[in-house]
Amino acid sequence: MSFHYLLMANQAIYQRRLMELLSDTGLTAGQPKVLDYLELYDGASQKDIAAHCYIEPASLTSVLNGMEAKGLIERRRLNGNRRTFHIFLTGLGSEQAKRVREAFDQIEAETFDGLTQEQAAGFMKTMADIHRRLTDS
Amino acid sequence: MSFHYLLMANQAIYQRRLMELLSDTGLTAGQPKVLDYLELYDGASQKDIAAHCYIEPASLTSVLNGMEAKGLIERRRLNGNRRTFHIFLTGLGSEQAKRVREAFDQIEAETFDGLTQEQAAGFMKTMADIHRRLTDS
DNA sequence: TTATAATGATTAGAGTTCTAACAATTTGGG
DNA sequence: CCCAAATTGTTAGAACTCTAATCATTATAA
Repeated sequence: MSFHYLLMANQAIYQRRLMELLSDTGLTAGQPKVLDYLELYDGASQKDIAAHCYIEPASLTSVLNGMEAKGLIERRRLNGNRRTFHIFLTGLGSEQAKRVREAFDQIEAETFDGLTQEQAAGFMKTMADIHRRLTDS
Repeated sequence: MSFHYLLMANQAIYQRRLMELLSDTGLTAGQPKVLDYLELYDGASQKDIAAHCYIEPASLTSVLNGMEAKGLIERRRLNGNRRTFHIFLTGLGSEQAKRVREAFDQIEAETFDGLTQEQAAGFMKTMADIHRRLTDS
């Protein structure tokens, strides 16, 4: 099995399982990663969120519109800069972000179940190495 | 960095790089994996292709429509079974499939560049283990 | 043998994400 | 100071994928 196939397939399985675990929340496929990013970087600009979530800024606009309509986030202008929006989680958004994080943890556990501790740790380290090298160019 | 983030990010970077390498072919994002699958399993049914490429059968219909219109594949009925379509690569489709495979190999090389042989091999083995366990349930 | 269920594929329509063009704001050089 | 360029986000519209419903064919079983 090729690298390509394993990466694509494992990502697809992961995403399906994630939406299954979060089905009662009403979140759409693009929203969990934004919530998770905001839990760490509350107040981030849309540009930053888009870059770290690997979606286009134009796409993020519509994802955030949906999240704003559901009361998960607020857009605020800060410091007299009227070009940049800063995105903040609401109370409800924080709750949902915690649900997302629990789902992530659960799938990670399912994924690594059956692997040795060393195998799992080595795998994570290599994925991080790969990501670092692919991004710091 | 969480497992979720690394998987999502590496997959997104991979996909963008792939389409960059294949930009001159005119292939759309959903087509490379189908070409690659057919190179190994020429004559597969749409149901099989959809399952292995992790897309819905309804989505595959429109992907294949595009590929058929460009002359990359042919749909044929076999054995007097008039319900199942079997999909075959044309000559042009085979050429494109080879281009796809070359792009896969190139990205794999880029991805593993800077890793030791053992690290790369261990990584692939663990990804395969994970995939096996997540699918043979 | 015929009615019923299951299977493989398509269609219809909604929802997402993309690219390209645009609007508003900020920055920076002359 | 002022105008051109860069930055941030949105809009418009095309393309893609999904779910649900449907069509045609095949398998099952009374």
